Amino acid sequence: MPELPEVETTLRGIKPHLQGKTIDAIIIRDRRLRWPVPLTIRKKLAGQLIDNIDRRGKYLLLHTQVGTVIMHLGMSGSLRVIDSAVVPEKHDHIDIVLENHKALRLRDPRRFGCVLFTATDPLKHKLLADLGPEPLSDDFNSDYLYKKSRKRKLAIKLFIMDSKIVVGVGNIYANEALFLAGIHPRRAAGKVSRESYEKLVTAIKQVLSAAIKAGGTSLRDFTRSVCKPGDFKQSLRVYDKKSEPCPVCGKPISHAVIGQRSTYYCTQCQK
DNA sequence: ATGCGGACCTGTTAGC
DNA sequence: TGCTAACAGGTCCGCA
Repeated sequence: MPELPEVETTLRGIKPHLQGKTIDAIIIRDRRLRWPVPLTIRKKLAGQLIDNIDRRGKYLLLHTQVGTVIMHLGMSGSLRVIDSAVVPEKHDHIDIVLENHKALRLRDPRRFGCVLFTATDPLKHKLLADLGPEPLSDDFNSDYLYKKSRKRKLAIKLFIMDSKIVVGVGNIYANEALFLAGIHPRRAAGKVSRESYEKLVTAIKQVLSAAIKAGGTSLRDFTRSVCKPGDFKQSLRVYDKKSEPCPVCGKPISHAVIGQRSTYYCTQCQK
C-alpha cells in the first residue's frame, strides 16, 4: 500500500496526536517484522517525550531524548492513532501507548515493515545513510539525475526506483512519471537525454505532489480509520491498465515485467 | 561499482 | 462453488 504519498499522508495524520506526548508503554505483540523488533525499546522509551516525528524517504522517524524509532510500512503496513483500549486485530503487531490512553498502532499483515531504534543520529543509520535526495526537494533536479545516470545501463525505471538515486519513487509512480515524460521504461538510464530528464523530474514531482494532495483531501480521521488508498487511483494513467486505451493516443497499454515488477506503458507515446 | 535475482510474508484475486 | 496459482503499492542482501 504505502508509496511516498501514503507515508506522507500518514505522517501528517498522526503527527498532531504524537508530538509533545509522552510514551507510557510499548506493546510488542509480534516482533517478527522484516527485522526483529528490539525488545529493549520497551524500557528505553517508557516515559519518554516524543519531541517530533518526521520522515526520510519512506522511513518514519519518531524522535525522543534518548533516541529515534525508525519505522517503515513495507508493502502492507499502516499506522493509526486509536484508543489504547480498542481490541487489537490479527495483524496489529505494535502499539506505542501514550499517556493519554491513545496509542499509535502498527498493522502489517505481510510484515515487510520494520520498527527499529537508534540512540544516535538516525540519518547515519545504515538504512538511511546512503539514501538519495527527497524527490520534492530542489536537490532532486535534472542536472543531478543526468550526471548520476551517465554510463549506467540499468533500465530507467529501475534507476528512478533506486533509493540511492532518489527516495520515494515506488512502482506506481515510476510507471506514471515515465508515461508523462514519454520515456520507455526499458531505456538505459545512461541513454536518456538531458531534455528527457528535465521532463522526467517534472513528472515525478508533479505526480507525487498530486498524490499527496489527493491523500490530503481523502485523509480521514487517523484516530479511527486506516489510511485508505483514496482518490488518487482514479487519476492513474497507465498503472494497472493493461490493454486499456492510452489516454493520449488510444493505443492499448502494454504490460511487461521489469526487475520483477509490473510495468505499464504506451509503446506509441514512450520511446 | 553495477546489475541481477532471491528473499522475506499474508491476503486477495484470477483462472481452471 | 471451490481449489490453486499468481500477484500485490518495498527494499535489502548476496552473488557474479
